Amino acid sequence: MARANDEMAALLEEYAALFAMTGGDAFRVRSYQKAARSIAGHPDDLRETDIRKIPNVGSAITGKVEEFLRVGTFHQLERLRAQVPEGVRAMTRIPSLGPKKAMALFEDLGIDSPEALAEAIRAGRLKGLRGFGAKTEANLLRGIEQLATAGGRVHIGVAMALAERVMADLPAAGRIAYAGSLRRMKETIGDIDILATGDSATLMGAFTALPYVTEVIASGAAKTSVRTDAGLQIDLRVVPEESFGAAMQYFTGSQAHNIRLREIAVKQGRKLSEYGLFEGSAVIASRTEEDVYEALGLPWVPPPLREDTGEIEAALRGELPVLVTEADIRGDLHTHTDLTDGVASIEEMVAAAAARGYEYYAITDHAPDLAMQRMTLEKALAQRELLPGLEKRHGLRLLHGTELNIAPDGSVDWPAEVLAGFDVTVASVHSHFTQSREEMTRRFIAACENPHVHVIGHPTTRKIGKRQPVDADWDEIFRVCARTGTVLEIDAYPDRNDLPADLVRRARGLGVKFSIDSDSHAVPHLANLRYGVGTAQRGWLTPDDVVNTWPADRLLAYLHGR
DNA sequence: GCCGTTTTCGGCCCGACTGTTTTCAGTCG
Repeated sequence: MARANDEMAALLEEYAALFAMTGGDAFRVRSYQKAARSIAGHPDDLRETDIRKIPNVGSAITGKVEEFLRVGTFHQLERLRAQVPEGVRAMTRIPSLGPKKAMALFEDLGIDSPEALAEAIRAGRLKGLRGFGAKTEANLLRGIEQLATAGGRVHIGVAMALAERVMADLPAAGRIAYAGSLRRMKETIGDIDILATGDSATLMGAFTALPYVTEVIASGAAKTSVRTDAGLQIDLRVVPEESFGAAMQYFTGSQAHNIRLREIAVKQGRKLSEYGLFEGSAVIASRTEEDVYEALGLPWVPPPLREDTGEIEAALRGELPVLVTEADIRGDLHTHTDLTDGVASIEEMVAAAAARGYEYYAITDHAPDLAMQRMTLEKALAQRELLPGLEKRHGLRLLHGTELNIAPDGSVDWPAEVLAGFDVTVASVHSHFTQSREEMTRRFIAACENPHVHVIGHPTTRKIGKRQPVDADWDEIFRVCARTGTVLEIDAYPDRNDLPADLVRRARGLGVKFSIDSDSHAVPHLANLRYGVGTAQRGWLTPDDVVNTWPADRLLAYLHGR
């Protein structure tokens, strides 16, 4: 059965939004949001835990959870759902239109969807409505159009490339860095935050003049927001050199993490803002992030952990994990060549891997069951013959592997005696994505129990923005992985980022090991590994959790000793 | 609604920018 936590958290988030729209107390809104985060991040299923022990869940929300566990919803939510049409909530996704204005439009004019709002503006029906002038109307129309076309978030690969391009294109004066969800390595990014020091007029002028900037949304001396031709919003903030650390801390977020830090500051009789930690008007810390955290009594918290899902408590106890880094990775366990669907030769791929400093590198071309790849045992064995020569020329250890196809019944290509000849096998789902939850779960478990399957590749098979993850009982699969020693892959290709970070953290809690692989089909793809490392960090993984940080001998002994 | 080394009641993070405003509300992050 699916974990009840995520569904309950989503209902509480929805309730918080509806509660705010209907004029509910802002502090209670925050309580619902905090409880939603606590429940989503709680390791145990709601059905099997003492609900009252979950932080930020008191007696009232416990009642809502219990009702949800009985009937799948709670009556307070249903009452508000009946009061606020779905389309009115959708209106709050229009930039600059929040709960107050959306409800005013609904109550005064009966406008109940973004489309109805656009019609009303064009028909002049908003004239005279308090708070809606000509500029607001124009902004709303543009926002509605953009909502319909751009659709919001992009995967981290797109956002990182744009952020690095902007930073390179701005006049280099002082410091410049990206913050926000990009620095936290979230898998999708809604907008890009860039911080810089130096002359504001010069920086802002150059920023708004960038050739790919199509619209200036807001501009002041401290902050300028633009939209690019790709539809992505970028905020540039010019901050004083002496408060760069406090600004980085603040603009990296997450908002929930920052609120916790500010609460700690308030308890110390201080005030934390993007300009520093203050005691009265005296600055206690501001120059570096480390200074700010230290002054609050905390070790520096790595950005991927800053989600208020337990990192503050871990930091206070001195128990923050020592996260895996890209430098810890000794080799890549999932890569392709032009023998199947890659575009580079084995020689080019191995040379690039050696240039990255890898100690070992696995070539894992597709196996025969993906018929369009035209793979045969003869081709695979011929490829294996090339490895000793390549090892000598490039000075790294090569592992001969294959990416197997997990059939609907959980079986894979090739009989056991052939599979036994590979150093490493990655088994992945490539088709039949719509099997029932029970069938899909059985399919993965069968693959995990195959002693010749070492790694499960891109486990959920999702493609961000294109394909939903398959439906399976992941906790059950994770337990089987832990029991059989089957490794779960974090596929670093940025439109996959699969396993996702929340599942990584759950699997780690159940004792699973991981590999972080690029799934490269070309030389530049090898560099995507950093996105997989980011996802691993968001899942709280240490080097010991990640098998491809291990020396080759330990890795191979583990894979073949299962 | 939640929470507690000043509190079981009275607090609950902070600032920038916009637009419609003669001093501020709403939105955003």
